[in-house]
Amino acid sequence: MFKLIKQDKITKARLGEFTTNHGTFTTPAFFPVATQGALKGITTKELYEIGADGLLVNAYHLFIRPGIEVIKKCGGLHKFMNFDKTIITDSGGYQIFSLKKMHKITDAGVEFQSHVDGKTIFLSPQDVIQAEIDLKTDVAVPLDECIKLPAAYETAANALRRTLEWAKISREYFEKNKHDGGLFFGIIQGGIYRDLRKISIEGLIKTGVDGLCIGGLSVGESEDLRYNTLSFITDEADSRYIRYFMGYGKPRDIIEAVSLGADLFDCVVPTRYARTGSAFTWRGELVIRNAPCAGDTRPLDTECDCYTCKNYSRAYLRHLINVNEILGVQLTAYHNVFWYKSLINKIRDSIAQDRFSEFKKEFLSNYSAASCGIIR
RNA sequence: GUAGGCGUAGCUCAGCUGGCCAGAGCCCUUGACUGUGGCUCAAGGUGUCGCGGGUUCAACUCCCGUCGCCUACA
Repeated sequence: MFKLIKQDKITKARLGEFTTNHGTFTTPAFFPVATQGALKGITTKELYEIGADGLLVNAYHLFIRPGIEVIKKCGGLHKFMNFDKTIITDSGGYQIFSLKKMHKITDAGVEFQSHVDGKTIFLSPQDVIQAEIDLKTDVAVPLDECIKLPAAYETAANALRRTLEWAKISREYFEKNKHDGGLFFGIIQGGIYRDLRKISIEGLIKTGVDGLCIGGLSVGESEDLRYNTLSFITDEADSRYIRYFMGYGKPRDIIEAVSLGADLFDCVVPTRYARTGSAFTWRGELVIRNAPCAGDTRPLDTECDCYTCKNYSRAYLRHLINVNEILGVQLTAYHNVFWYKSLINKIRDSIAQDRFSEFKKEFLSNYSAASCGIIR
């Protein structure tokens, strides 16, 4: 459950606490994405070291492989993957969106081809919730319909209607069948249309949810529209609910969204960027595979205290990545996840100390996108 | 020694019977990646076409010579 601790006076940033079956964490918070039940390249031990508050796992992927039964037999997701902090399970709504060539969506649910073996599978909103209950997730996220932007009003309205309808069905089913202490979030849709977003929020709250997911953003719209929409949503949403901006974002994005009142984030970026050879630093994004790193003896980030930065040079990491050694991905992923946690810590501290605006300004002036070799 | 083949971008090669600015893949360089299919996508660079002659309006493409490498037979 969410507890609002402090509201920033200048921006809409806020400090809070959220409690689940697996502990309490402070917000703003960032959950790395462990789609298939593993944060790519990082062990649980390392996650504890970093101080990760939780993970986002994808029920759809686990449903396909290894199958929910296997995990149930192993005592639930936490035991299965040996992680005893908060786990949020995403439903697969986004996969329907991003793997769109192979699905058919109706009010009853989704029919799609497995991305693994091509088998036709049908999932109703109840099926998804049952899977999440079987996983013993801390927070269940229901099936939704995410559309790409720009979208016509009618298109956004239809997706919203279906998402809200599914939320109601899912919530009812969840209440009847849930495990002890399980929480349920609802997803706000509605594209960039304010009246639709409003209907979405009011509908979810009426349905009864433990938190609000902000969905359907960062799917093709401009930054201006994105933040206008986000700001409208956080104005409309009751401050007693945690606001979870799904699938977002890069460092600057998170700071901007925090200042507009978002509390929780998940994003693949720290681990995906590690796999494609980029590291986050207080000076910007360092593309490790770029030539200037070849003879660079400095750590990824000269101001970072992580294991990777304390022990390895850019030159070595570039070598590992260029010759495809998995260690390169592991060390870089560790750094990126650690760095994201540091960013979150700084955001929290600055809100607590009434200097979030200053921190934001300072961060943005130091953080430049791209330009590998120039990062000092 | 004889016969045949090959020599075109850093690498592996494509360029038919001569004719628009000599190409591809890889590598390399630089971008992009936001509820993750260990990727993918976009843009970019590189060549005295082994060397020297000749034929022709025109040669990477034909002819002669030369150098280097490979294979087969002796």
